[in-house]
Amino acid sequence: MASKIVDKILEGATDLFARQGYFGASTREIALKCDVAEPSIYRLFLTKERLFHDCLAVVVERSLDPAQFLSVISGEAQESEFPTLVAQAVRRWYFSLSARSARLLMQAILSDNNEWTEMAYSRIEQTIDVLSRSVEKQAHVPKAKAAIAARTLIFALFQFKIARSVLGSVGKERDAVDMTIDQWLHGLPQHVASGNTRTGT
Amino acid sequence: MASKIVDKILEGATDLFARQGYFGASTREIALKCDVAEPSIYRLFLTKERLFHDCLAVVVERSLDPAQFLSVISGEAQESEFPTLVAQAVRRWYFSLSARSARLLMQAILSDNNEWTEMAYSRIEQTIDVLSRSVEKQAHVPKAKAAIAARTLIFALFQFKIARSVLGSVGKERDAVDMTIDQWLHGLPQHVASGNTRTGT
Amino acid sequence: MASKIVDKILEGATDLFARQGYFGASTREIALKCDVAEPSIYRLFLTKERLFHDCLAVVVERSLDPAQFLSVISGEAQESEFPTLVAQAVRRWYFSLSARSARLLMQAILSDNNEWTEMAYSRIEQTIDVLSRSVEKQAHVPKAKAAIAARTLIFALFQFKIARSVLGSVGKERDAVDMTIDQWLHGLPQHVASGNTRTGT
Amino acid sequence: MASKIVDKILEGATDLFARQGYFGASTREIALKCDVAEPSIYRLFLTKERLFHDCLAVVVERSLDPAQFLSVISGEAQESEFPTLVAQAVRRWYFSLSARSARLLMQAILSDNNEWTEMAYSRIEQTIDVLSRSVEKQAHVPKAKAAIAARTLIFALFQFKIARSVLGSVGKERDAVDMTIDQWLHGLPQHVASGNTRTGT
DNA sequence: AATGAATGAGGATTCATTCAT
DNA sequence: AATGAATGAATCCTCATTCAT
Repeated sequence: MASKIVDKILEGATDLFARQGYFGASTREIALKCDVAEPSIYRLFLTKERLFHDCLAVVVERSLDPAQFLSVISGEAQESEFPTLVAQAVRRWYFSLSARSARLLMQAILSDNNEWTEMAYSRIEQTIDVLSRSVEKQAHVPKAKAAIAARTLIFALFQFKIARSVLGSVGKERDAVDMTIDQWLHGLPQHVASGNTRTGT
Repeated sequence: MASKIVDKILEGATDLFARQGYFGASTREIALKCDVAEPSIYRLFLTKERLFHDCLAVVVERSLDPAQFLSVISGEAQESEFPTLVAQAVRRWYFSLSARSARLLMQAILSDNNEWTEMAYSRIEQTIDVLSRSVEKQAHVPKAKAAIAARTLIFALFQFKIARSVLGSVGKERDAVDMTIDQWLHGLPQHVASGNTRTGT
Repeated sequence: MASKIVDKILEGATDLFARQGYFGASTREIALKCDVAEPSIYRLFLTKERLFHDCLAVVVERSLDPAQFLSVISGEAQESEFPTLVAQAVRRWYFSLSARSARLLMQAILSDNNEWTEMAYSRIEQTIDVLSRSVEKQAHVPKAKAAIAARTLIFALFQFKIARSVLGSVGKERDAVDMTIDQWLHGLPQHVASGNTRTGT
Repeated sequence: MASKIVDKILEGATDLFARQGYFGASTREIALKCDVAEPSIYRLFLTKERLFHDCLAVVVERSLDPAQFLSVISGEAQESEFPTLVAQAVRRWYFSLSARSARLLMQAILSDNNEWTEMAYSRIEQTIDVLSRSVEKQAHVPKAKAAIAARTLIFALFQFKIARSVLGSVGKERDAVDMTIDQWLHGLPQHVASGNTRTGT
């Protein structure tokens, strides 16, 4: 029960940090938004910096999970062709990332705080790694090329998510993502056939 | 001569805003870094907001110029094949963007200020547009696919630049970019031959 | 208990505002004088403007009360002749106004802030109104003349209070006021007999 | 010719000081209003304080001139009865005082600066003195009573001017002043007959 | 004589944080 | 466990004033 308030604060703080950045969001504002007294924040998180850290940790933990990505892309749950699996894995990866989380990650990346920058990046890099390895093995692409290809796709989609989060646009996101993946598959050095990669969420 | 101090301030402010964001950089800090008295900033820029705006404007104007991109990609300066031209244009586009500028653009994008977000984005979108149109015409790719492809490349490279700027890493940037472009060309729907696209700057 | 500090601040701020005006008194100075930290002022009053407003409100409420003036002048408490009652009411009105309050009222009147000007004036005008009506009815003076007469007395005494507050003079204030009232009574159009109007406070 | 700019500054500064007080009017604002560079103010007046002083001096010199008051009230220009002369003198005194000047005088009176307070007051007191003496001699009123009576009239009218200047009201000012004077005459201890005191400006 | 450029000191206000209850 | 009260330090910005031309 004690964690009820912790969660409330993490929730509200993440919102504000995501939108306004670390310095743009004041503890007063956070407390107000969370309907909590300011000292409660300090009792539970000790410092504004630690609060940001914890928000970031939660976001990192809950989104972009490389383990799940690996599990999907390696076909653990079903038997499918490589392109289908890749498409599924990437789609999941992408849609597991809320606009808010994307912004917070980007705020962390841009922050002057190395720890935060690395927390955010390493998560993304892990996924790039998994994707890269998978491409290397399943599509018989040389390691270096696979790495480049993986980074291109993941970086493009991440930036795309940010753009959408910031511009507040809606609509054809799903299609755009699918098309991006398809085309990327198509461009893989070994000309992996794309086909219809769509298979449920 | 009068603009000497203006430039000094723009310079220092851009540095700090890029690294620490709008709220993270104080006018006091900026003044100190620029070796200028704080009121001078206000005499010349009236407001911290306008100072940021002006820094952003300078960065936008000096980097990622879509006009130059168009000029290069449309082969105005030389006769070359499409892949070569694209590669050249994209490379120039990419390397015209300093790490600092990339960070400032991203800070603007993440800011809660719509004008700034749009200043930064519209510049990038223009380049995506130019690239998209070129791909459509020169590579005979359907409009929709060309748009997706263009955005993928530009977004991926922009994010890549940010990553490098933030992580402070050096080395193989040039190769990585070239490889990314090559592979992207290779993946264009109509299988545009890639060949060796490297040609000077 | 909570209002202890509020009162302390109102007290000190009124002092400073009265003496130095709204712009002449800095919040820092006020905080120092009140032995309070500056942010406490902002927690309790939100704004320097609101602090002034509240100081003024307290002063207005505590001095120059037209209701009490009416009660005295209409002889509610005792049976006396009109001149005696008037003299008593005016005297009380006058002496209920501390030097400090007079200055604050005048500062408010001179301020460029309409709300403040009107807060201060309306209070005085109400008393003029009450006095005017009383003169009209009890001394059988035409309405227009009564109004003029009432305003003359009240304005003269108000200005007199200011003069004393500003010059820091002491002595014969009581006599001067009594003589002023007597003479004013004597000059009422209908030659109301003055007699000895002195009766207690 | 050199005094052209001096006058321009005195003019504009008086306006601003009158309306906003010494601390409420900034030298920047004054310079702007006067269409002059700020350093010009300092070259010509050395200090903001001295500028205020000079504005006040000009206002004092040009308004409420006790010498002229004396000249009128002693019938130097014409042969008339005492009430008529008094009425004329007081009217002139009153209408020689612009709203702006009244405000500036009051600002000076309220300022924490003794010199200014006295500059403003002494001028008014001189007039009170002249009026008092005249009443004493012409209306055979005891000195003490004459002094009180004189102060009452002058203070009432001064406060009345301030009120009008501050409230921005227009209309029946002339009548109100005439009525005030008439009634005051009527109330003089020795029952000086009032008659029609109106005689030109 | 006149001013644009420049600034140290201070303005109101908000910050992250602690204390007392 | 939870918070209202309180504050030193810092925020952006403006002030009166000076300097260089």
